[in-house]
Amino acid sequence: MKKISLKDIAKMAGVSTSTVSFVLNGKAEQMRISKPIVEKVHQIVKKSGYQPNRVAVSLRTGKSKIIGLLVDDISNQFFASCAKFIEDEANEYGYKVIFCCTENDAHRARTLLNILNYQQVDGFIITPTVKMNKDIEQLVQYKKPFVLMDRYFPEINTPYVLVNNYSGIEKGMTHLIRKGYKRIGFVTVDLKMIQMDMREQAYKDAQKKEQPASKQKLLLKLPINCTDDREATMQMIISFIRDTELDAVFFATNYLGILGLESIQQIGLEIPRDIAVICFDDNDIFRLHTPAITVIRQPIDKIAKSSVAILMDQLGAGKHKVQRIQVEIDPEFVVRKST
Amino acid sequence: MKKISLKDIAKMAGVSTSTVSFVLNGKAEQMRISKPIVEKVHQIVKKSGYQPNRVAVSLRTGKSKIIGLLVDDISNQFFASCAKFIEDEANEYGYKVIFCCTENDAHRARTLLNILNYQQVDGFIITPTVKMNKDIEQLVQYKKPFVLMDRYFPEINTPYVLVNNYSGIEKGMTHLIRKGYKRIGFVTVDLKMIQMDMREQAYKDAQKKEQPASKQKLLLKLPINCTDDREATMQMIISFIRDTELDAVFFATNYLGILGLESIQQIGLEIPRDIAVICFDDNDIFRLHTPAITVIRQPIDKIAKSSVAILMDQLGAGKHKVQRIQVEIDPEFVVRKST
DNA sequence: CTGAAAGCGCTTACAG
DNA sequence: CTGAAAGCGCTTACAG
Repeated sequence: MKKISLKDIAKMAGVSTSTVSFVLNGKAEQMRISKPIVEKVHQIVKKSGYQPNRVAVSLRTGKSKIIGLLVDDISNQFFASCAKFIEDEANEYGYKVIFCCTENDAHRARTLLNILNYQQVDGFIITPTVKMNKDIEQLVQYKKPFVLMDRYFPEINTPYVLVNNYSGIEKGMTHLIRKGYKRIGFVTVDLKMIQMDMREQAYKDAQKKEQPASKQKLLLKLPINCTDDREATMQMIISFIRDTELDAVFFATNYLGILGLESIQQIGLEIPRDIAVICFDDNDIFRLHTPAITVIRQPIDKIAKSSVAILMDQLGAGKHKVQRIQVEIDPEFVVRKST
Repeated sequence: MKKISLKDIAKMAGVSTSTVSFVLNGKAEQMRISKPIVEKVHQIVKKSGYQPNRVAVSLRTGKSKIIGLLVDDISNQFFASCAKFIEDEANEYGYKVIFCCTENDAHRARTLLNILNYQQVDGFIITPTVKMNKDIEQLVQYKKPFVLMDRYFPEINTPYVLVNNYSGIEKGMTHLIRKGYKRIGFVTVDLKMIQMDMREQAYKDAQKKEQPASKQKLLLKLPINCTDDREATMQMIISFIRDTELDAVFFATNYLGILGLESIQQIGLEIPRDIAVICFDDNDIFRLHTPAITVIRQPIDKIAKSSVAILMDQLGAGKHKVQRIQVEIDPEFVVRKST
């Protein structure tokens, strides 16, 4: 597959390479290249199927038209969906996407960032891991275009896109309370990331408002490594539901929601009380189960598209001049099944 | 972030750029560069954090160290898992991964292939769509390195990696028959791709062997666009199970399995018979349900790693000299829950 | 043992 | 209106 070069086209058209380049880059008018020549060049390019070598263009212009996507784990449903929308949207702007999985490991994230940065990536969309502050600060310092997604560091002034976690939980709580539930538990994980803190705070505030006198803590905060031992975590959830005699449980993440449903199913026969579940994000599993379920779905498409838009704005490729804003997105409120 | 160049390093070390280049590319010995100089260069490189500009290297060498991954849809759990393992494995070889979603649309696939090919991608890992034969043939013709994954075209001689679909279904059928099921239905989709044909054939062969006299067709072949209307498809599955009075159902894909479980749950009260389900691939949902279930899990890690290995072999970057073989992988046989 | 030089395929001031 | 030339940052024959 001998590739055709700009030079070849120029030779075929009987003009210089600069002329061809100008025509191809839409600068024909600006450079006052004659109509006949422009047409001739276009015709030859079309017939030959010529496409400029992006690598050469990159080297010359310093722009690769590639963005780097750093997520925890692409095989996680949430990130997989994000990736799909991001790729789709980036394509619209003529960008390609290289992805990497950080495994929520700051050290690994740094290595990946470094490799991609020093190479050919124009900008980043990043789901930051815990302890990644230093690296994010460095990106800011070096003025590298990037946008944080789903999480952020309140102490660093960066562009980011996230859902309004607080209001999501708040709405969910209001919904549960209206349905008449009295003892609403909350299961979360001690991730020490701002988005989890917000969710927890929203739950606590709603609880306080509703049942100011309530003494018993109805909150289960699982250890950060709870994903390592599925069975053990399920046991903790089961004990929690039993011991606290809940009539509804609110799971703070998708993963916990799935574990929770399994747990609830396991003890379903013993505890006949009605149980409602609310989770961030959506999943096939939420369609299949006995207790009532309410799902707060994150609008992944919006998160992804907004992230791309913000990044493109920084790259100066934005179609509409988007402000470098901090986008807030309200979670949709989806009731899946009602009692 | 002013980047350091080879030239800068050369200046700092007081040698020529060629010397630095040779040292960095491990050709110091071959070029008989003196020990002290080698060390000095290494030291300066380390101290300055210099990394060669990959774009320039690409232009010069014609190798980008990027591979293109074409899948139907990255947000699909199967492909998302593949992507993760592929990225991980590619990293091991020093490659990065650009991914694209074909949406199972041959036209879109061609465009993507063309863009990536004409640009900077060294090779491809492709989950081919229907009607993609022409494009694959072209890749072969142009000697572009690539490997097909999960599917292939029997009429084109290409490297590929797939699971042994026939044997997977065969084993599943044997398992069901041993459990005592008599009327085993099979739900598949009319995708017109070889991997689906193999699964169907395996089912038919097993049926014939077991119940040669059986008259009634226990096979449901859903239209190719069945993913468009979830509800309608579920109705078809429900009718099928009712009308044929099955005591077990075999779902040919993960997606169908999920739909199937929901359908079965819907009619669970009316049909008290025990129902066994076998699906390719795994999913959270398979842990949550009433009927007995058997899961045949595709070893995604092996599929992904083998694909990368085969591609790397073609790219000449293989660590161990892997033959350009056609890898066959037996599906694992996982019994999840027993009656 | 080491350096000067060509060239990968483009873009873009600069000169006419 | 168009062309010759420099240069992006590397690698690698080639000359010494």
